[in-house]
Amino acid sequence: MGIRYELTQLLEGAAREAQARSILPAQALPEVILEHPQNPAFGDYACSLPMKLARAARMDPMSLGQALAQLLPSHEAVARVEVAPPGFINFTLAAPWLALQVEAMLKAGMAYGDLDVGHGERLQVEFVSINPTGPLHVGHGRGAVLGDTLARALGAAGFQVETEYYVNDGGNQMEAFYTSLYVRYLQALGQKEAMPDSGYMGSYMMELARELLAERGDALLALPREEAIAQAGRWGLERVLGWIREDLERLGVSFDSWFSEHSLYREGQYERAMGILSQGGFTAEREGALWFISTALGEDKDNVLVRTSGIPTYFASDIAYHYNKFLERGFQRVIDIWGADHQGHVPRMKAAVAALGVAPERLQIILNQMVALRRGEEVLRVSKRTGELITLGELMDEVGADACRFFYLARSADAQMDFDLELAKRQSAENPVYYIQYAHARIASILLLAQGRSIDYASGDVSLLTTEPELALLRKIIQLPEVVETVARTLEPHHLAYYAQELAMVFHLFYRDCRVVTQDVALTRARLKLVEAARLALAKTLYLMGMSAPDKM
RNA sequence: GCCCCUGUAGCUCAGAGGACAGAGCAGCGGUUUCCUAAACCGUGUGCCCGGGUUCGAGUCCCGGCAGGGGUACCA
Repeated sequence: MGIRYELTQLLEGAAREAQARSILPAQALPEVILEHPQNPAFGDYACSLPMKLARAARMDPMSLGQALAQLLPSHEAVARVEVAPPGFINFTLAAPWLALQVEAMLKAGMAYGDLDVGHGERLQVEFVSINPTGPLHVGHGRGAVLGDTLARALGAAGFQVETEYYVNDGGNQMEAFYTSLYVRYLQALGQKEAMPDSGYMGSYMMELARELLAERGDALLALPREEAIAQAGRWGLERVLGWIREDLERLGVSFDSWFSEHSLYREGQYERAMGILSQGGFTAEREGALWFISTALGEDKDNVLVRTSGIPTYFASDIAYHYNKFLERGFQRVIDIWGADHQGHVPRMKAAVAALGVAPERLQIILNQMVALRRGEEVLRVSKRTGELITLGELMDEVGADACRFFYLARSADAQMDFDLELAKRQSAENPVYYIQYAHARIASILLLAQGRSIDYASGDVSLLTTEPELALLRKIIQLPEVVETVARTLEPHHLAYYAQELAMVFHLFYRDCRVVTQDVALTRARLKLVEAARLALAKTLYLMGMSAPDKM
């Protein structure tokens, strides 16, 4: 579970013991938090608990720290516990214990870093879920990487994770897409037909129409307009979903399921969800439409469920969809990842979930801020309707899938992001992606050399690992479980990107200072074990980020 | 107008209320008889402004300013 967790438990125990001995007042303890001090002189972990307790205990933080430190049982991992002004308890890890961790890492293999904080809780991560009206663009890539990485990290943290893409195969947007395709098809046949105002103007629509023409000839002309649009639409939907699937695959993103909006109506989930809402008194008919009375749940305004036209809104579908997630499929927790342009939808969705009788905390919605695209000084518009767009596929052509993932991942979801294509290309030789992967390739190269010389290091004695560069590498490796825990707790996968850089850095420093394969057979074997552990940690981190771990570069 | 996100080094961004605020890129200068130089070393007057809470604020609260997004019987 990681040494930080163990030390946290010990400190909590000491604090409770202090309460039992009336050193501390018997009141709720603040959460015990261990952090990594910036200054290495303060050890590996620091805790500011004494300062937080000082007032209530009517003691000065230093003596309180001393008292707690004395109640702390000894632990093989801890070489030193120091109380430092103005009231920190600092822990320094023992070098022999650190060295010994190598054995545990090798034993765990790629499972190193896995935790059980999730206790097998079933949760769903739903992301991307864009209307299949066109290819994925650069903004969608961000949500894709965010969701996929989060799902991987939550899986590593011991949750039972299912990923899902919600296919909006109904609704106005799709109708506009179907009609647009049909009109382009007619135009391709030489007919003078105008695109609808709400039509999709991108040039890919014309390509689609030409493909449709090539496949079906003029067969659709013989059909009534509505039927022709429906047939063109079904065909176009499948084609576009195919594009989306291919791009995501290239990005290393796959889904456990693709869920059809349409099925909600086919299989009665829509009716059942609406039934619960009306039974709960959360619906009302007004002005010919059916409304969800969000104001009864503290919202600013009510929202339309069924238009006067009788067609349900996207919101109504989404309620049925979440009814399905929570009440039919029984997910204990659902994480939705949406673009920031959906933020207005968040409070009413939470209200709707509450109206369904589900605690709204079980729905967690992550908004990723917009990606603004630039090519140097030139700002590029990202709009499917007007056509001028940079697709995710083009981005991957330019910078590569690994670099895409890393760049997306290195920013927290709530920071707006400028993706400068020129910069991403220009940096591609000297960017952090290669820095990290190069560390992995260097290790692979060392292991290959050892293999070539038939060095069997299985019996290597890790207690020979005592120098600072070796220990620094170990200290960083043992942080991997902490990073997984952090990502799972905060739902912020960007911590992985920073950890990967730090891990690569300590390895490169180790590499500079410590030659692995030397005449000293015993030390060589020990260091080979260490290097193998470092490879595992790097490979696992790269895996969690969905990036490749090359043996050669 | 109201709501949400953001404002940290020249640029892109990290930063569990803690001890001296970090990294990458860009710039300048250096390192290779040795497991990959896609590496390493050196070089930095920076938390948007004003109040407040706290032993302690880049972090929390209030008020500004700036950028982005939302505010539909669109999704």
